[in-house]
Amino acid sequence: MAKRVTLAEVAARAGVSPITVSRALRRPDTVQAETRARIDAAVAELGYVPDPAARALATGRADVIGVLIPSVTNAVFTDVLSGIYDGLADSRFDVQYAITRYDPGTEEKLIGVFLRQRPAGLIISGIDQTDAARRLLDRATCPVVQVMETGPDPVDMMVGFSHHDAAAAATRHLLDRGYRRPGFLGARMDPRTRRRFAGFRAEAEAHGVFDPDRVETTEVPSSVGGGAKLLRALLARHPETDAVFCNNDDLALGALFEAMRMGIPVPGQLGICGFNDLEMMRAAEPSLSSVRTHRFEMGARAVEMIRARLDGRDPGPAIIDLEAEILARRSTEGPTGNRPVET
Amino acid sequence: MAKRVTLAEVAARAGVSPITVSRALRRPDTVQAETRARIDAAVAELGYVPDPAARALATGRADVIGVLIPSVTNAVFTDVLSGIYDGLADSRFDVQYAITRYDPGTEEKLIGVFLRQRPAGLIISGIDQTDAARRLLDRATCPVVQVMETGPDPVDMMVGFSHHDAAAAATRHLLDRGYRRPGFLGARMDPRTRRRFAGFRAEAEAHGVFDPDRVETTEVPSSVGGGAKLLRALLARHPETDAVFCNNDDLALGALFEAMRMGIPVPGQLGICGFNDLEMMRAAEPSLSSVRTHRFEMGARAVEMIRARLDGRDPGPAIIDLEAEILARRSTEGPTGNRPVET
DNA sequence: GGCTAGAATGACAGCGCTGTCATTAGATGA
DNA sequence: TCATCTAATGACAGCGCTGTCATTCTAGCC
Repeated sequence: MAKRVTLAEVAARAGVSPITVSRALRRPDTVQAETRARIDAAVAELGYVPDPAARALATGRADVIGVLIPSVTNAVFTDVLSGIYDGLADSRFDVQYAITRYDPGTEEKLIGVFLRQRPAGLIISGIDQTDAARRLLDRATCPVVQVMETGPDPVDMMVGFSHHDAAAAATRHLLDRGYRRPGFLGARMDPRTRRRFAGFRAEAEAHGVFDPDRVETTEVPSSVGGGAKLLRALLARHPETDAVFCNNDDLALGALFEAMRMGIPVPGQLGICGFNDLEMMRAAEPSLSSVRTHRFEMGARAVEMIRARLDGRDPGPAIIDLEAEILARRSTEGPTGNRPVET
Repeated sequence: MAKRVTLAEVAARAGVSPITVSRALRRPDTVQAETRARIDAAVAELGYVPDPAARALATGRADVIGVLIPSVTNAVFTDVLSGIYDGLADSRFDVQYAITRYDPGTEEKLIGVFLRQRPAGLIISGIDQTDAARRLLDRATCPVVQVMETGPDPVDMMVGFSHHDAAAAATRHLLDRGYRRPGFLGARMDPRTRRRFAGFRAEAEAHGVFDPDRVETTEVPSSVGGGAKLLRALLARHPETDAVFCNNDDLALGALFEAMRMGIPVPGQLGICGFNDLEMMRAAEPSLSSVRTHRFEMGARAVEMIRARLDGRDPGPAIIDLEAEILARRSTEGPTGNRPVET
């Protein structure tokens, strides 16, 4: 293995003291140009790379942004991660992530672990932390950003959207298009999902078309196959259902396939709307309506807020609502075959 | 923020020296039961958690497994990650991952960065490292596992499969089912993809049915929409094409949707086979054939090999081939409507 | 009872870096 | 020309932990 090159060796080669090398690396403007040039040369020749552990120990903080997400296998979170990663490119920060598996207890534990590493910042998903976790976060000395959702009481900063309102808007869209007997398909009924359901319910009730029995859910994680199953179960009980709002796109895709299998025309006899607007939605046949959430941007903005704060710049408003948008496509054109919608 | 609790404070409270606390934590059997009990109590009361940076500095190594993957937004790699994560649960190791963006230069740089942190182990994707990266890895003192692919010349250990052979097997499956004018759809033509193409080509040539013009590829990353486009382009030139082997499942799904749009019956007029066997393949209508790769298991096995080596146990063979399997579903039932296949 | 082996514990130094001063060299002005 | 100030550099100590060796204590033995 490449033998370790220390600051001291670089210093010896450049004919200066270690501390000057350290400064030249961290605040080049405080070192004379000529000295700096010699140091840079020595660094290059020796292939010096600072030891992050030593640095963390000496400074009492780590150049690490901690990220807590529920799952890596859910495209929703990897898009956020991708935004975070992008926002951190060319910065001195590393990302350190951990998976909570949708378990608040695990999340609480991991928050503790992270905070003791004195991270430069922390990004966590959602607003459903335990009380203990909340207390930990409140006492944190680093910037904390909650992503994916907005709520009334941020720990520190927030970039997200209202799941309730987004679901309500999607439901309104179905009703606008003329559907009158909408159902709800949901999997992994975590708090976020429940708030989406609440949005669906509120909107449907406001229009007098909510039927609690036209709701089909499962605790199992969502999947395309699961969406097919849920639709089949719902239609078995309520064949009159004329539209489904699916808690996410996998379920919607599964519902579409199941409708095909059952010979049910979409959107004529059944409207389908998903949530998240994964890439496939637009490419499907018929193209599937969905709710676009700005996942990549949430990650990027979260990082930007943290960096602004660390640099002493103005991080902007504490709560950023990147409102979700309805993307109306063919799958919700309406029971009577309304005018086509652009995709 | 929870104020930092040091070893010394725990030691003071337990009435022992810091060194004893350190030992009690790392090798409990070397400390008397009674002393250990006092120390454990003090740790619990104070909520002590060791500082990983200090430990890394003092020991000269970090309890970190470095993971290099091309992308987080590709389900293929997140499944591997998931396996890694699982294999590391309840161990003292942390995962530290970095994204290469399919760029060998970036990968090389990141390998350097990782190795200087003296990680406990390193997991990298594929076998296409640069020469410089290869040299770095050869000199590494920690276990190194290449995942996702097997090849003749492992850096250290390997868990993967042959993309060439898997693609050849898929092609053979198409031919077995009676398709005679197979085409190839590919996106992001990285080395892995090229080897799959080579497998397709070799098999098709062996049967005298390879037509270099029935190959439609793009440098753009794959997507469902991209699959639709590729199929459309291919069929525009070669409407006689009776089957497509798609470089991955997204393309296959897109091809299926495009076939629907074009009114082409699948599998009767066009057979479609994907690669990776994402969950949706089985749920599609018609269900889509694919090549199942054991991604989760590759991650888990890689971790297991590293842990075995670190613990002085036998890590088993240096190269593990988790052979891919053809999952024959309805989308490749054959042009004449052969007997149904179980899904 | 005195001696020794081994178990349990502790003292000391240092991992590589940086914060906080102190020091030096050069520039400025009366 | 000399005092004064500023920019550039350096000395020192210490971050929290662990490796190495030294020390203490206990039990076992002749």
